[in-house]
Amino acid sequence: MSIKYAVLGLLHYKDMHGYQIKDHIEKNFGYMWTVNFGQIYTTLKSLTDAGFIALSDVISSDNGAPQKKLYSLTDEGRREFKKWLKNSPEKQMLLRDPFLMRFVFFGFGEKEDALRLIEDQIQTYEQQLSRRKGNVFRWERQGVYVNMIAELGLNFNELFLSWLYKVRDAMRDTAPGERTVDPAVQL
Amino acid sequence: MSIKYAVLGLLHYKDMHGYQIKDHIEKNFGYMWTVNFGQIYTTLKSLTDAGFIALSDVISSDNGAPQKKLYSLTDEGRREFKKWLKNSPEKQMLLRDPFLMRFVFFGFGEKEDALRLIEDQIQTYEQQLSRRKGNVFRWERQGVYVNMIAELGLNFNELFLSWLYKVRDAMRDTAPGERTVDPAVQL
DNA sequence: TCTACCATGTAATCTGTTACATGATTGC
DNA sequence: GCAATCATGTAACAGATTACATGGTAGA
Repeated sequence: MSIKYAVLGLLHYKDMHGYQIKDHIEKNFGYMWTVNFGQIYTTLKSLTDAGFIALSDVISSDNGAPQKKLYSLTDEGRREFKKWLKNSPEKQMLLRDPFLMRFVFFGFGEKEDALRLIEDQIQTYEQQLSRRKGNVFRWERQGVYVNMIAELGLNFNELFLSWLYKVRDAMRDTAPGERTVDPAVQL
Repeated sequence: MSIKYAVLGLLHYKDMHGYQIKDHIEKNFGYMWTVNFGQIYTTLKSLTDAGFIALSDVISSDNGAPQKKLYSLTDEGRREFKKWLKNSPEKQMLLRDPFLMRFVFFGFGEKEDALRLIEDQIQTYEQQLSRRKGNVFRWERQGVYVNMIAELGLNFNELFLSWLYKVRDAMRDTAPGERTVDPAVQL
């Protein structure tokens, strides 16, 4: 379970409640992990059962509104996290992308469809890039490591975009009927 | 299910058996998807049940060695794949990396541990890069799309490595006791 | 001889996702 | 008034991983 350590890590900064944790992961690490409520609340429960975190405060408002349940790290949780942090990562980087998955097989479909999907991707990543650039000031107030990783995200975004431009232009230049896949592929 | 379409896509090239499909995905798309036998054989079964693929041949050797069960695409499978191919991708790119996950939290651990993990990563990705460069000729015989994606993989590999070098050097330059994380982080 | 690789499959388990259920607050 | 966001939680399902079980072939 990876989200487990993300939660333990975040609680080093300050005590947080479930909604806040989800929000934070989404906004700051969204390109790495996706989280959903189902996962957050069950993880919070299992971490509590394991003794790694504990309910530190419950903030209730007078008018029946939902309570905020704040969790904090226990000493055991801090130890567990430290142990994990110095371990070598179990796996290599994995790039999961339903667009790229289609891309490899574009030769088996229509060129117009492929071009349309590429344009969509360009739009998406142009937006993301400008959003990220606008957030630079946010990152600057964070620690150096968080900062460095934000830079990597930005660089990667730029690399991917320029690759998309190149691919689009190369495809536009090929005549409509031209075969764009080698039928005698060696597998 | 994503692996489902990877299998349907690969069977466009030629009929293949389970082990072969796994091997191919691992070697060519390993940075995008991980597969394991459990998944391959159950996927093959469910695709057969759905009528998208069919057993086309069974190659058995005389001496009790395991048989190779070759599968081929059905017309329905081809239709299903075409439909999927022109659909917009459901999700955005996701970068899953247990190393980067640790990296964001390096400020809460020891600098020496962090440096060691970074060195390990550098080794790993230097090896991968030279392996990929050696494979360029392989890609060239493939279709243009497969070619383009191989280029993206190479570019990304280079970007990540130079980021790792930069990070390592920056960390070496900071004095041993120096705090490398802002304790008053804004979350 | 021993390791690595070829080859198929099942069962148990762990993770992750979607949908459901509930209700307050804030801004347009 | 309505949509978005804040807030917590459960149930069902889908997807992925690990371990187990079995046995042949090729090369160091």
